[in-house]
Amino acid sequence: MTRSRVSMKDVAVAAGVSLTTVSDALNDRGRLPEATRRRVREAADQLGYAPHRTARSLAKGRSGILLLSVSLPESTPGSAVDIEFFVQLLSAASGVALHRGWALVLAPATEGEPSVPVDFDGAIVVDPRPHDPLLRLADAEGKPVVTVGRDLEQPDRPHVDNDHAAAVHQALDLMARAGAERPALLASAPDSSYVRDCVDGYHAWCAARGSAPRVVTAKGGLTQGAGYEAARDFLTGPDRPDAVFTTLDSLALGVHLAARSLGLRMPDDLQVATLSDSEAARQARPAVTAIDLDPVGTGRDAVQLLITAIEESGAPAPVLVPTTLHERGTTGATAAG
Amino acid sequence: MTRSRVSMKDVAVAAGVSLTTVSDALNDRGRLPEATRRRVREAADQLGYAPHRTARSLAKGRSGILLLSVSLPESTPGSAVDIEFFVQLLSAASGVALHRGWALVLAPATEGEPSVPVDFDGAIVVDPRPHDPLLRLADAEGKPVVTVGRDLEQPDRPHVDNDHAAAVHQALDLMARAGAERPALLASAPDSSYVRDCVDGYHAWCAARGSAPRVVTAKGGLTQGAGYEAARDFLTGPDRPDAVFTTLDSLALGVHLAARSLGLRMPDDLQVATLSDSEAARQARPAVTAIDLDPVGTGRDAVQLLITAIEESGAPAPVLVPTTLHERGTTGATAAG
DNA sequence: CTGTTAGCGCCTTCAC
DNA sequence: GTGAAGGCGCTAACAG
Repeated sequence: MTRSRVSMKDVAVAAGVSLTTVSDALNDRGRLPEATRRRVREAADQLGYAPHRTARSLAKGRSGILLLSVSLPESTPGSAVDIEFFVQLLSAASGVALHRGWALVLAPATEGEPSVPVDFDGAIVVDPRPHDPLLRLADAEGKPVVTVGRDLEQPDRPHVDNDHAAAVHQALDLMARAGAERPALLASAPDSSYVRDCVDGYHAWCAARGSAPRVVTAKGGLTQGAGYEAARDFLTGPDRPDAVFTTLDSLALGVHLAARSLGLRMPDDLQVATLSDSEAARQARPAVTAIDLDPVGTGRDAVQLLITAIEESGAPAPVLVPTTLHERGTTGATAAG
Repeated sequence: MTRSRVSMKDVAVAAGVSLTTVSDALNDRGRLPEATRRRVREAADQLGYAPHRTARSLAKGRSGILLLSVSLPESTPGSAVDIEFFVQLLSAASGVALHRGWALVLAPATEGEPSVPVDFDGAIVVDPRPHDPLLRLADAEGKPVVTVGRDLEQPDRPHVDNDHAAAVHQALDLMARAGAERPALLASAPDSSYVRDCVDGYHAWCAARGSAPRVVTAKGGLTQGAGYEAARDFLTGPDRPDAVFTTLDSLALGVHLAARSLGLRMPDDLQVATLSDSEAARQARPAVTAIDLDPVGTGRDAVQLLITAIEESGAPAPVLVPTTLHERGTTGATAAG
């Protein structure tokens, strides 16, 4: 059981060459004769040699580690609905990173100084919040960062984003075609770029149509409960909107619940559409019309961008990931199958 | 922008002491006079010194990295339902790890040799499958492993688990009290220890009660669709069961859907209970009775166990995480609130 | 083309 | 109590 690691030196001895030759042969460097290269490789294989990553990192000054900020609220059971976007992004990002030889380390968002116990070469921050600690840490260490959604304090930072304003337009157009005359917007606190984009897009759409905007900000977290409370409010007050666009699927599900509990029929009495598609949106009855933000593509692109930034040490151009609107029952589409 | 790292040497010079002294002072080693220690610390703080983790890793022979196997099926949209358990586990594990000074790296389950691009000190494998590649890799490198659920090929491996058999008993008892006379079991392929435990528990319960067991294995993945198909089958055939226990929430939701589409009322015509609680189970109408496996506690314990295994280099005793049965509409409970 | 020589930044015996 | 020296395993200049 006491199996000491096989080092390059062992391989060098076995192959009868020097350390440099082993290194060059194994890393396809230098212009070694094919015979030597093969001999070294065979020796390495036979001995079961595996490079010591940490030593390599130290020598190269690069850890091979990418940080991914996480803000999964493990303590907020109610908000489990909107984790789907993040999970898909996470899974995709991790896969691509590994495929390209990088490891993804999770850095849950904490208040105060984030003490990351590893050296990292760059970081991905999803929906950076104002004064994001991880962002500051990366900046302080001079490490490249890619954000998903724009950093409002530094909008020119490399990022991957959707064209949310256009997506909102598309959804509002759909609801208008289905008969909506005064669609409202239910948004969460505008501290993320995507929420601002939605609000801006909404206002632009209203202005272009000459309809009076009605923006409601949900209080109390991004939960279904928050959506429910807000919806009970504006669905029972004066000037009840005949359509609602929400910036998050959990909010839409809250509206959905409120509408049903109030006896409002969807889509006839109330249309609902939302940002960020999810299983829950698909499973609701009627199913909720939603905009797929392509979290998989987003995660993939974020990693690619970050690796580029690290390897070319420049600021790569932002990437815009296309969205897809899925028409469902809450805006009048009839279920297929 | 060209800010060179502050090294221990810089601190040593600034504090007017030697490297050893700096190292000892910063790591609370040796018996230095408090004054010296403070002086060194102040110098370090002032210079903004941060240890180079990679160098430390190389010197200590420990990377500070824990691997967590992921089998999130990013390409299987339908199975997004049962990710909730894993996400909670992941989030909790990552938090605890960081808190204790370890980093968690995601290792998505791949076919073939998993090439992990970093050195790691140990691994957590959730629901290991037969011949799990990551398990083999860790074994080959002599790295400690903790599994969530038992490794069927090596059941004495350190692990964190629930007492699934007991949980199944509890659920079956509940359904029997509510009038069920021939509860069936809908299970996925028995290649995980938890599925086997459920099947065994089910058979034991049936034997004790003298009722005929009826086990159905869902085909085609752990999706809602698979549950639906299986349910359509046994709900329309002869000897329709009056209750079903499923080993996964997505299967239960499939049964739920099938029951509704067949006009069966829950709980009167069919009771449903399942393993693994989820938001979807809570949101269904009627809500699905489910067993909460405490993924957060499980993730936390798995990390703790693994760290223990690494630091004490022994095999820690298995941990059993308590479960909680949540009675809901599908077994007759009336909604509260 | 190959081998020798310094580090990468830190930890850790060992003398002083 | 403190400082000097060697080493962790690999990479990258530089010679030869």
